[in-house]
Amino acid sequence: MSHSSSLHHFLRHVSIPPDPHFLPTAFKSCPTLPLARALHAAAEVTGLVRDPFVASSLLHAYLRLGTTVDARAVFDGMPRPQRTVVGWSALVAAHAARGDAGGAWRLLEEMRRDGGVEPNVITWNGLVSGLNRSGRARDAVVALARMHGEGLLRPDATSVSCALSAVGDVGLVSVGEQLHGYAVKAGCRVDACVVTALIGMYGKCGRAAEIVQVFDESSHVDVASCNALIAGLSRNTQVSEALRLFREFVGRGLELNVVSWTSIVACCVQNGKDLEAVELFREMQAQGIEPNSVTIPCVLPAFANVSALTHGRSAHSFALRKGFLHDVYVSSALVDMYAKCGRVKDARTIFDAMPSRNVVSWNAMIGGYAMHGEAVNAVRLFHSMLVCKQKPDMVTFTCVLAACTQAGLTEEGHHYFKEMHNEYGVSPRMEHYACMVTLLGRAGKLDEAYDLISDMPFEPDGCIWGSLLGSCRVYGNVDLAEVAAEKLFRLEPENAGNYVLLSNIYASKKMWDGVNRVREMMKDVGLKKEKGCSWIDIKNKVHMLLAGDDSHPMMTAIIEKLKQLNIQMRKLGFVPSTDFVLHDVEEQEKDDILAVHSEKLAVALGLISTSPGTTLRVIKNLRICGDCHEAMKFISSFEGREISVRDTNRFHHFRDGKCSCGDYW
DNA sequence: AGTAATTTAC
Repeated sequence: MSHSSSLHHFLRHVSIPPDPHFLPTAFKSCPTLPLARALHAAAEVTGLVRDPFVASSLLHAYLRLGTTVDARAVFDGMPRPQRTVVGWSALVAAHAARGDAGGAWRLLEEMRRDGGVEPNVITWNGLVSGLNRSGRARDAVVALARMHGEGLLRPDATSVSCALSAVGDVGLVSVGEQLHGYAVKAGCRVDACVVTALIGMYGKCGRAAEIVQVFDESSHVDVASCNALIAGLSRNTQVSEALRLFREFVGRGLELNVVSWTSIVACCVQNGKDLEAVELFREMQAQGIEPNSVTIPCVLPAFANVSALTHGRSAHSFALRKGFLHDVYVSSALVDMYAKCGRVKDARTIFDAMPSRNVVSWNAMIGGYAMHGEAVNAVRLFHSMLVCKQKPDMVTFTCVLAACTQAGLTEEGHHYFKEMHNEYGVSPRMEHYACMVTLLGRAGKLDEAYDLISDMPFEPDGCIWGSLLGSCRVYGNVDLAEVAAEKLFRLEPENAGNYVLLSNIYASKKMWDGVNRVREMMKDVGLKKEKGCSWIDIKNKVHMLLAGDDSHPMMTAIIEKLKQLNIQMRKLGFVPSTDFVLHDVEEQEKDDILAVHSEKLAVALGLISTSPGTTLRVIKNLRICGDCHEAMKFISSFEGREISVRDTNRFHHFRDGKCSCGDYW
């Protein structure tokens, strides 16, 4: 017999204390549904349920515990005069909050028709707010329109702010503007919540100018509106403006709270300023503001991006201490952080311990395996996901296909590509096609890859053609390479890599006129090349190294170490690959030590700053080149070090002169 | 009567 029914049994036969306040107090604080039902049974047996206070507190307890059915039964059991607008409003709000728009509307009709009770502002606001909170944004807007349209009640500041929030979520900026106008006319434009909601709405609708305008026109500055301003600017890529204003708020001595700090950290992370985010997170704590369960998933991607495993670990132990690991956001972000910091096993430990998982959690773990080339584990976990009745989404398939691509599982990849649409109704998007093109290209099936591109239901982007061009380089297919390159030169004329690739293909076939033609084209267009940049976490500090930049304080020692490494590598038979020198248009002077790629600088720094045998973890903003890849294999062997390099594509674990990618990436 | 605005992971 279960605990709850024995409790039920117990309470049926035990007298309730004679104190008339006992039951209402008990219902108010009642933590579980079984207990509420047991107390309810006792109230029925004793007849106390006829007391209006008892019935009403029971009604609210049931609604708070999420059962509208039990609540409705209690309400229907109440004598008609007791079924007031308060009870009706609570029922309407509860249905709305559960996303049951139809049920909420029916109740509204019923209270008028059968109950003879007219809804008031609170009833309507409960309806609008509940629909908004349950994600029924359009229904919330409809509710507000009906409230206004009936002409019996005027929407107040609460109605307007709820509706604005809903409008922002669905991007109905014209409705938002109408609400803005109404707020001015109705005199609630100055209400603090309305100000914040207006800023939020304009922020979500991409109206950066209006955000600032609403803020500037508001005479009263409170923390919530400042936070909304920061978040709005961040959403609209105005990072530096957000940072400037944040500093100004700090300077003005405004009482910024955890939400303010979380917002600015999130702003930096979402706009690629990871090191700034890490610094602000530190500063926040120095100011005595303790991170909450939202701050942690906001800052973790920054740690993951710069491979700050030490910071990630302390965030983990903090989350553990605070009991945040039950939060699916926190744990999913930890899974991702550990995977990106090279610790798939730790990621899996977190994943396995999660009390509940959603599609994002599964994707993070599957993606983690994919990143590490562990295709078998990725596919296995995908099947567990299906067994657990978790519906896969488009990200899931991106991860599964990427895993197949990394490991060269051509058949399996094909299978999942077909299955995603046929079995799971997920239409393939650009990234899925990109995986398939890479998968086919890697297997040498260049014509099949080209046919797939030709059959795509939308215009292929640069990644698709770039992938095909890369495979053409590997298999020496000049004809297809020319087709791909032509598309690429139109799609991304400033991308130097494409010219270099095509030129290399010509060179490998000794087609010198082709080489010259490409070289002429490169002169004509202004080329852009993303600066190579690597990060390495040494003794709890993240170091950033840029190719061709000697500003690191240890640069002299780094260069010395690199020279040493070069001598040793050549002794062991390492030949610098001229192929990959051509990859790099900036690298004109081969002997210039500063032209070394950033990952080599990072590894050299790691070697001289850590004790022998320590694993080095480097991450890089571009894909690792073949020359560096070869060099890493040599270094791992004669330095006796494990080196892991995470590039934009995947992890490379170098150990004993071998790489986990099996030299295909 | 007790309804409202700001921050979150793949």
